[in-house]
Amino acid sequence: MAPSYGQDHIIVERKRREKINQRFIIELSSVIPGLKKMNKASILYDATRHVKELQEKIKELEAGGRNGRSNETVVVVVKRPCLHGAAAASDGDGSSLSASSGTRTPAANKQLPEIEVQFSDKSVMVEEGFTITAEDIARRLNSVLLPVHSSCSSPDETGK
Amino acid sequence: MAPSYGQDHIIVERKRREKINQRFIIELSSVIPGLKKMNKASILYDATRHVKELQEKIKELEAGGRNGRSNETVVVVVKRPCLHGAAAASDGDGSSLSASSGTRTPAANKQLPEIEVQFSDKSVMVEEGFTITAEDIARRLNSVLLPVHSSCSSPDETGK
DNA sequence: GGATACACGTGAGAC
DNA sequence: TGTCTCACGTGTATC
Repeated sequence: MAPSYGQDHIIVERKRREKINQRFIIELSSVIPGLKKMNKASILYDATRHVKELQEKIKELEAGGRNGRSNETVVVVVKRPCLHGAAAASDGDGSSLSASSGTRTPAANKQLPEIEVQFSDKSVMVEEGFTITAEDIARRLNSVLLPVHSSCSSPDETGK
Repeated sequence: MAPSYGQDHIIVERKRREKINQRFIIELSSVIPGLKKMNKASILYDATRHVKELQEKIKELEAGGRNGRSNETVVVVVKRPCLHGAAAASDGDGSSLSASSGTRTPAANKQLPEIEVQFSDKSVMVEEGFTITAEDIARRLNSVLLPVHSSCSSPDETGK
């Protein structure tokens, strides 16, 4: 009530409103795309909606990246050395299972057999009974550039 | 000014404030985790911050998911030890391109094929003589398992 | 007893 | 025209 205090109170309250509006309109609305209505209620509503959308999207992406592995099977193209000529043909049969959704290797796999690789947990499964543990790969990779040791499945001869 | 109008105005304004507060405290703050300060300014600030975080996280996930898998295909060249004994000789030729920094895998590769991987830019180039930065691979391996694109190199036939 | 945060009623601008 | 939205100053509660 006292004028001196009253003036102060007014100023303080004015600052407070200013701060809220600043964050309201400038900061919050700036991170929300497609905001048409600029009144406070709408901004809050859209902000809430947007946050929910983002959270869902993240869950999807995270789930997709981990669980969705089966969908995104990695295709491994196996180029068999040694068999000149005839071998290639025979090779084809075993590896033909290129079921993976993954991007294909461009040109290379034309005449090459493919091996389907699936990720299970931390290990990579390669076709017939081969398993490569990520650890194993990592261990080798960590040693600077590395030749990666992987098991190559051969139809007849099981690598491991 | 008229009392009748004034009353109405009061009611309307009251409703408006109610709606804003509803969305403010109940809706918006409910989707923001770890919200301690419950005053309006803080809620707005944290909301903005949270949205930014989510957006960044999504970008990371999307980038990782897309580039890591499609664009940045990792090619692994598998050198088959040309089947049994004699093969070794033939193998030599194929692997001769192991120009990459490649340390060879120690003992393991005795009967196992070797894979050489090389990273170029954001993509891994395989085949003969390619080099992979361990960093890149490690990064991917660390981020859960990622689809590795691998191809097996054949000696005579250069994959690419 | 000062500082902080809020709800209220009210006047005014925008469409 | 009324309807909507906002900013303002003020009273009040909580720490």
